[in-house]
Amino acid sequence: MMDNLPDFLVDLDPDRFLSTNYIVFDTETTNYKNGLAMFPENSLVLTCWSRGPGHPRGKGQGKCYGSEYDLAGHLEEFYEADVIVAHNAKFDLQWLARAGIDLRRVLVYDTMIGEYVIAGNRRVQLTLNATAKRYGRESKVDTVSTMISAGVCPSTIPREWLTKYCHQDVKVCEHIFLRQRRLLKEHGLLPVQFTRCLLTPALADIEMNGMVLDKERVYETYNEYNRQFLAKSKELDALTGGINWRSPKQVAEYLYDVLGFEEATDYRGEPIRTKTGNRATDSDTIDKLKIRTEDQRKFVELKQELNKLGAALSKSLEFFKGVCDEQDCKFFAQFNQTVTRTHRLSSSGIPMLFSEFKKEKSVQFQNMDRNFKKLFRSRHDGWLMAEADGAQLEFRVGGFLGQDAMVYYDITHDVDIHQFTADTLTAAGQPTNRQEAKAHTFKPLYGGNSGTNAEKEYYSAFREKYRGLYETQRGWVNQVLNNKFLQTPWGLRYYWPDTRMESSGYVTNTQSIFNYPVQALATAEIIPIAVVYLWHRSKDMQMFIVNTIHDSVICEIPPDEQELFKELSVQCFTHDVYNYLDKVYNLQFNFPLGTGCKIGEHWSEGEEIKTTVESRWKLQES
DNA sequence: GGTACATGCGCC
DNA sequence: AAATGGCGCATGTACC
Repeated sequence: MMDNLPDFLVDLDPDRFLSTNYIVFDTETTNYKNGLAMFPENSLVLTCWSRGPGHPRGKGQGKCYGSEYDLAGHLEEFYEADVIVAHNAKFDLQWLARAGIDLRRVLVYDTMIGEYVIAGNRRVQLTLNATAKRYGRESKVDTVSTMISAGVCPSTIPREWLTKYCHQDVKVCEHIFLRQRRLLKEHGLLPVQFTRCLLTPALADIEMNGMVLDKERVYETYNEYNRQFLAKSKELDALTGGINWRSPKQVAEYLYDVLGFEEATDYRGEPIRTKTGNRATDSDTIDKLKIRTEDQRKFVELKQELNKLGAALSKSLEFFKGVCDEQDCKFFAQFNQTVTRTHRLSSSGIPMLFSEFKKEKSVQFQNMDRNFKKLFRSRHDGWLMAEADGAQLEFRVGGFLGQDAMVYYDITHDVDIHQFTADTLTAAGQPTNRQEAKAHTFKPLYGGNSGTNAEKEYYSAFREKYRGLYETQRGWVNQVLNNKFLQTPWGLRYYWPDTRMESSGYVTNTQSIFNYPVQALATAEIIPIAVVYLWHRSKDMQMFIVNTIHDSVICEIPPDEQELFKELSVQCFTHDVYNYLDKVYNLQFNFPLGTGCKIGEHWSEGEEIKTTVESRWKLQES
């Protein structure tokens, strides 16, 4: 399996970014749906680049005015560079892919991601111009950029103007790159930048695949939901005389003024309100209301059902139906690498206009309703959907960061941690089964400590049991209190400049400080590493990745690659991660990592097979 | 007619 | 006074 890896994944060294053999480049494209390369309606208009002094062809500029087919003749020049550089590189990489480049062969450096890595969790403007300004380049407003933002298609802009504009952006990007990589090196951030940028070409490829729906299942589900929705709406109208159940204002008036509900209260007896002090009408709050009359019971029941049905229809099923009717069952989303405060990925759907609706609709890839995962299938008949995820990932990562012997024991002895939750809650006078208890198990890992008395007892038992973890998290809070930032063991810094201790002893931002490092090491470092290796190692297989959701990867695979897929996910989620963390971050991950694999005809179907692999480093029990 | 905010809810 | 993190999308409402 090693054969498939490029040099930069075998000899892992973030200092590769310091090479003088680089190419900085930028592309101009037609402007349908922002010029995205997954739409065949678009084409490449112009590509400009600048070679660094160490490039075999020598320092200098290049350009190709023409389509992706014209650019195909220039790809060797890109392969010859140690690093290819761009601002928001994923966009341009997808165009290189359409020109025929093998994205697995190039090492990428993205200056937009560089700014994000330096920023940590601080919000900064990441556009090329805003970034240029921070590096001492005043941006000038020129005609071409004005034309493009006004919606003029670059293919109709005079060739000389566009070329000058594009070369200018390349120059600016090169300037940023040279200064930025020094800064990253000085601050110990090259390893993080390396990880982020290794993921970029993988995401570029994954995004181009899109996901495919099962037409029959979509229609069937849509019709059933629609039928129920109409029936329940009618019932509710009859009951209320026709209030808009989607309007928080009208629902509040109906609940509290007409039906006479007492507002639900929190553990202090204060009414639960919205952020701006209005009476709450969300589903959780409604569940807390004390029902006294038949009208109240009926309304609550219908409202809760309509919430579910309405959201399912307007946020998923109407879109899915449109995709099946008008887009050949396939749709796309983008992965955003520079949005979240923790450095996780986020996802946005690409908006689609369907004939049945006036407004564009979109569905992102990371909050798909569980019930609808089974509506997804492979685009190839007879193929399967395969999913691999990181087993108990955040818990294990928390254990590692806290070097917590008890977490280690529980993992290695297969202790049922949710049962401990259920037992503790029950013993504290809140009888609970394992399933219900699950919701509480990891709340204290994220800094949660409020709830019923029994819940609070559980949280305190958790902190007592996993003392190493808790003490480490307290240590982070103290560091932030003193320094206003936290330096993680892998180099990334998070900033909380407004952190202070209140008279009660409570430190502001405690929850975020508890959470960020755990969430980040698990889902911003470890999973991306696994995705990168899975993407490279599957190069010569037929399978391909179609989605990744925080701790999981979703693929389409032919049936004869099932065994290989299982082996590969173990390799990528465990061995490759151990090795990468050691070589790139000098982190000897001395906790076991594992993976769960699920393969079926539809997404999320099939039996899960779990595998845990011991690390060659093991926590020394004291 | 369009934009910004508030609210609610889906996922990990 | 309150105190679990992170997102994106749809709808209603206020306002220009």
